[in-house]
Amino acid sequence: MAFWLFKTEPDAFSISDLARRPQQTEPWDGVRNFQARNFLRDGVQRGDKVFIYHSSCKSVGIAGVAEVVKEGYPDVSQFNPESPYYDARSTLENPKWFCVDVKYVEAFDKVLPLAKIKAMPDITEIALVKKGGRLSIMPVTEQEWQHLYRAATAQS
DNA sequence: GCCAACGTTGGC
DNA sequence: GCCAACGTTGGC
Repeated sequence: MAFWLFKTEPDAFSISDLARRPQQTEPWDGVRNFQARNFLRDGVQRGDKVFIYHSSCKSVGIAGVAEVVKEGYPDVSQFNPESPYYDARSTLENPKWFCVDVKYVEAFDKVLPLAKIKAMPDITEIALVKKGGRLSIMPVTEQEWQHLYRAATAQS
C-alpha cells in the first residue's frame, strides 16, 4: 500500500463534500498537469491512502483521509465540450488525462496547518514543503504519513 | 488582491 | 529544440 496527498480547493470540493457523496465516493477528476497525471495513471493503486489537502482557502493544510477505490482510468471530463476540463486534443482512443475514485475515510477535527507541517523536523521530503510545491498529486513516504497522521490527530 | 514560482505554449 | 511570453497556482 502506498500513500499520497491530493490537493483540492475546498470552495470547489472539500473533505466534507466527499463525506456527503453517494457511497462517500467521488472521481478525482480535473487534474491537468503531466506529473500529477502520471501518478494517477501509473502510480496510484486501489487500497492506497490519501491525505486530502485544502489549498487556496482560509485554513490551508491537511483536512482528512481518503482511500483509493478505483485506480487510473480516463477522466471523462476531457471529452465533454461543456466541461471546464474539456481538452480538444484528447480522443477516446488516446486519452490524455486520468482520474481515480476516492472514498471518504475520515475528516480531522482540525486541519493540520501547512505552517505546522513545514515546522515539523521529520517532514522534509514531501513535495508540499519543497520550493515551488505546486504539484497537486504527490507521493508521501510511509514515515512521513505516520508523522503527519499523528500530528493531525493529536491536535483536537 | 498581490505576486513569486512554476508549467505550458508557440514562434522561430 | 530553445526560450520568451503567457497563464495558473497557491501562500500570504
